[in-house]
Amino acid sequence: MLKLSTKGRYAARALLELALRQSAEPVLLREIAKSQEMSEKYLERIMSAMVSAGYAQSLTGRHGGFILSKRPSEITLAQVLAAVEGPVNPVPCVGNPKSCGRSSTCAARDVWTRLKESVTSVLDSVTLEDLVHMHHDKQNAPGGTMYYI
Amino acid sequence: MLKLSTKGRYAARALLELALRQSAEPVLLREIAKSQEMSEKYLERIMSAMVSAGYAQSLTGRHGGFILSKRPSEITLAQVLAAVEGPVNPVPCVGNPKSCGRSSTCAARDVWTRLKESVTSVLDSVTLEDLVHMHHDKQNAPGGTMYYI
DNA sequence: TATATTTACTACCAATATGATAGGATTAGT
DNA sequence: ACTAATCCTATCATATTGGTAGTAAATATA
Repeated sequence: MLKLSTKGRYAARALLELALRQSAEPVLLREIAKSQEMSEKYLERIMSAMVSAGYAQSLTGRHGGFILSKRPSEITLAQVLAAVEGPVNPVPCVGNPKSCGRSSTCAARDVWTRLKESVTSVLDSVTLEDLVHMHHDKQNAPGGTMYYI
Repeated sequence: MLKLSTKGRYAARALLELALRQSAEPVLLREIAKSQEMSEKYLERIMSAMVSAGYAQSLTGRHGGFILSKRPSEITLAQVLAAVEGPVNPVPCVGNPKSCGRSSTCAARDVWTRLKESVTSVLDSVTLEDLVHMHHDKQNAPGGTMYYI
């Protein structure tokens, strides 16, 4: 239950890839796809969403590719995921009380609200910069549990 | 993103209904469906899952219906949801590291793990008894924000 | 025992979301 | 002009979701 689609996962990993190579040349779609083991065509659509949302910039033509359009510390995981999967909404009535006539008296709804807040606080708290740090830590000390708490 | 299906929502509300009427006669499927505004046939399948999972008991024939098979304080929301929607797993690799060859070095995976833990802690902490209390509070003081924190 | 009431079980169906793929149009460096 | 890239639109197979239909089995009551 409460699954994230591959779209969100791929978007997160693709932008992490860009963040890792931040200072260098634009990164080819093909390279991101290869390094992250995704279909090029599928990733193309995801990157297009990243560009529209303002987190990545595309350079067409020769020596083109993608770069981040903000600093990694300024892009949160919540933003990236929302760009391809929409806002966090475990149930419709949390974002839109009118979607269910029972909203005002429904005890379950209060729990769904708490759930949303809990999820949001986790995703809001992680930036691409954090992911980069976590990645480097993992390279140096694979199996380290520092971030598992 | 991270949506709960109606199956989970309906299951939660149906069991809350049983918890609210706990001391009385078995509750008819028809009555739960009517009171909670769900399709009878759809709810039938959900209740069947509740019986299989051991949270409700069914009585067939005349004066039949459904009752809780445990005390409301012994049934958590996490359990009810898991019975119809499976375990909390935002991404496959959190429950099963082998589902992705990158698991051991993937920074994103650490975040998905945190996300799962966060969700689980919310859902594990709410029992049907809590929902009953919340329901009564809402009846007495509609609009109260006590549980929103 | 006959009957009415109620859940149990099996199969089916329509709509939507998901995870892709194909192919041409457009942009820009050389 | 040529070539290496992204951009855009359409298409498609599969799975999930939400729901329906019909029959079988169980049981209280007359």
